[in-house]
Amino acid sequence: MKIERTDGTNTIDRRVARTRALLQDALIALIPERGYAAVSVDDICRQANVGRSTFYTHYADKDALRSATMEVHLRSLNRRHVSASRETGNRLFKFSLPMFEHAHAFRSLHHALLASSGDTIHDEFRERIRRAVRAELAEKRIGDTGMPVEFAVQFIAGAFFAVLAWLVAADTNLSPAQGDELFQRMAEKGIGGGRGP
Amino acid sequence: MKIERTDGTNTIDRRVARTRALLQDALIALIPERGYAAVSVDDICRQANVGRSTFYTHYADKDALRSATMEVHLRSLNRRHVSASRETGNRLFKFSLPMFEHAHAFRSLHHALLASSGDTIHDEFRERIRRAVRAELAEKRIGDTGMPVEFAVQFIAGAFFAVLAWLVAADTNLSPAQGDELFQRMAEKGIGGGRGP
DNA sequence: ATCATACTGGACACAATGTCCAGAATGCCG
DNA sequence: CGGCATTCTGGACATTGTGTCCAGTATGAT
Repeated sequence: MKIERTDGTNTIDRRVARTRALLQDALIALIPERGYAAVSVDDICRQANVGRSTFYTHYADKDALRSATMEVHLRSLNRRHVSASRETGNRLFKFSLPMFEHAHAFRSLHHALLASSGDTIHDEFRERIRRAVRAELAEKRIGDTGMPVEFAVQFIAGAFFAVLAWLVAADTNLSPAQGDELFQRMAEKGIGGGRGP
Repeated sequence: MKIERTDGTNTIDRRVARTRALLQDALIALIPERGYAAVSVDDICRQANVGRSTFYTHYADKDALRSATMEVHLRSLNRRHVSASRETGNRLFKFSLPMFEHAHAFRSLHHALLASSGDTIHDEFRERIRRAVRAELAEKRIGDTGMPVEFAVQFIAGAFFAVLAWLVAADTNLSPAQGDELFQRMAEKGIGGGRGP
């Protein structure tokens, strides 16, 4: 696998590099078709033209392959992040723009990694929340402020889901009413909104 | 399964009701231990003391059981929603408080349904985003406004992830920069923030 | 008490996982 | 170039889970 060169440099055998790249590409190619859960190791190997036993000499299982693939691409994102982070003005969050850019540049990759998990529990629940948000935002003529309605829907619904999951999982002593109050405040006024009305 | 009574009423056989309840409870009991993905139909049946063949006379597969379980409990949530929706003042979102309350009342249920999907792709990625948000919020002394920092982190990170996934999946013609601009605006000023600074 | 209906447990075919091996192929390096 | 270490291969194997089917038994409805 690793080769000790005479000059001390470590390199990876071409065959290894080739095989791993093939497997990673195959995974990314297959996810959009059937979803991550429905892709079998065998599918990946056939798509990659790699023997199944070879797969297991590189990755313990499908999840390991996915992890490694993520890792590789997050590394490339980090490089961007660093090189771009100079010219950030006084925006609130510095991490977001590089990520938006990376996502745009590697559209299909991100699509494969982010799109519906195959985990239908969440997807169903999220969709319900989005509907509720959409219904309420529709009356409020958000569009007039130049904010695309669907953008706001995704933003609010995503925030709500995350907060709900956190409140249920973590052991805060926030009451439901307090949780809602905080949620309403953030949704209405954002980070910049001071205390109370 | 359904029984046609002499008076025309439809009821469900007690045995059916019992079995389904047992299976649903079993699923909910097992998810926190190993995660949804790692629970097998056999596990559910053993936990519920129900024959495996019986399982398949009620549900096509594990997902069907999960769906039905969700359905039952979302129905109970809707009942609350309706009965509580009278006294809502002029808050921004009406759907949220009932949900927070329901989640609190059925803590373990929601925990089982919402907690980490077993879908490690998302969980890893989300955690990275949370770290980024946490780092940036730490400098900003959000806590001084009475907003718990971790609450804000969950809110912003959840919103960001949702918006990113949406931008990648849907075919909007928003540029990364525009997406970021909208995100920054919502994060900073919320729904109430008019156009521009 | 009768009888329609639901539950049971075991058998079956099938698909996917992960391990192992002996032989063929291929890149590394002297 | 040529020897050699390493990797790739394909097939066999045990194991686990899935979904279907059936004949026999239990149980709730009326």
